[in-house]
Amino acid sequence: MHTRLLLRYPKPLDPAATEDLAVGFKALGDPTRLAMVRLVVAAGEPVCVVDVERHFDFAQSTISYHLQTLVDAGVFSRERRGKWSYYSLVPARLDELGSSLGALASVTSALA
Amino acid sequence: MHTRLLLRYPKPLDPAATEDLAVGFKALGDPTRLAMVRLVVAAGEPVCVVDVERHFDFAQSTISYHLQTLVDAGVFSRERRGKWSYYSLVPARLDELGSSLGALASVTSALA
DNA sequence: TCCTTCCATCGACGTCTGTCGATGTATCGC
DNA sequence: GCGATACATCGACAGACGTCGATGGAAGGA
Repeated sequence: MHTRLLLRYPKPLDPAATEDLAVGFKALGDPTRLAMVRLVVAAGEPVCVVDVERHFDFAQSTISYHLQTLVDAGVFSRERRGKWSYYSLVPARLDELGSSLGALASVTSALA
Repeated sequence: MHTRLLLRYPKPLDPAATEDLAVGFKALGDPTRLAMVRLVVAAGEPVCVVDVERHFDFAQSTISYHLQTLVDAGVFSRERRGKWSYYSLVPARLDELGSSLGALASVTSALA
């Protein structure tokens, strides 16, 4: 029969909160977008679409699509200045995602 | 004309390494799989498919599919014991993924 | 005013993903 | 050996995703 103590499974974590984290990870789950994040970090300042285009061999519409996806996921913010759209990292969002993983890892590590 | 100092974009991080991180994030980028990770963490011990099935309203084949995906991403490990397959978290993998985000966030935060 | 540049969005397309039921393969209990 | 249980895998299918070229709108320069 084999009953197990899975009753310890806690608050299944607010489905909305789970969904929010998943959206963030999904945005980072594409190599191109992950590289874009690294690009913006390395730039150390807001970056516009043309700058990004310079580093990737994709059509401009594809670049915009990925940037939009990152904004929707809360990883980037967009600020329009004149003709340009400047994209910046939202470090708090990366911290949130990263620390949520660290927390899960540490629980298991502590038990081992 | 507007030339920008994007030359500071470093080693574009080994495409293979980027791909590896992306695979990890993609695996976590699904609400169901993220909940499965939380389930295994909360269980505090290896968990078999039947246990997981108990918590999700999906066909057994779908459960297996998600677990397999997490194993492929290095987030879970599988150990066969008799009739059962036991899935465990690989905390080092979550640490790797989480700290890679923390590192990116801290770079930007330091600049701000 | 007109032309150019920057960018978002649209429509189309092939591919990947998540889901299912069905089937196959061990393993266990009897 | 036989039936039942635990699990992986297969085939199919709808929907989501990533990519493109084309279109459109807003801002700047001549």
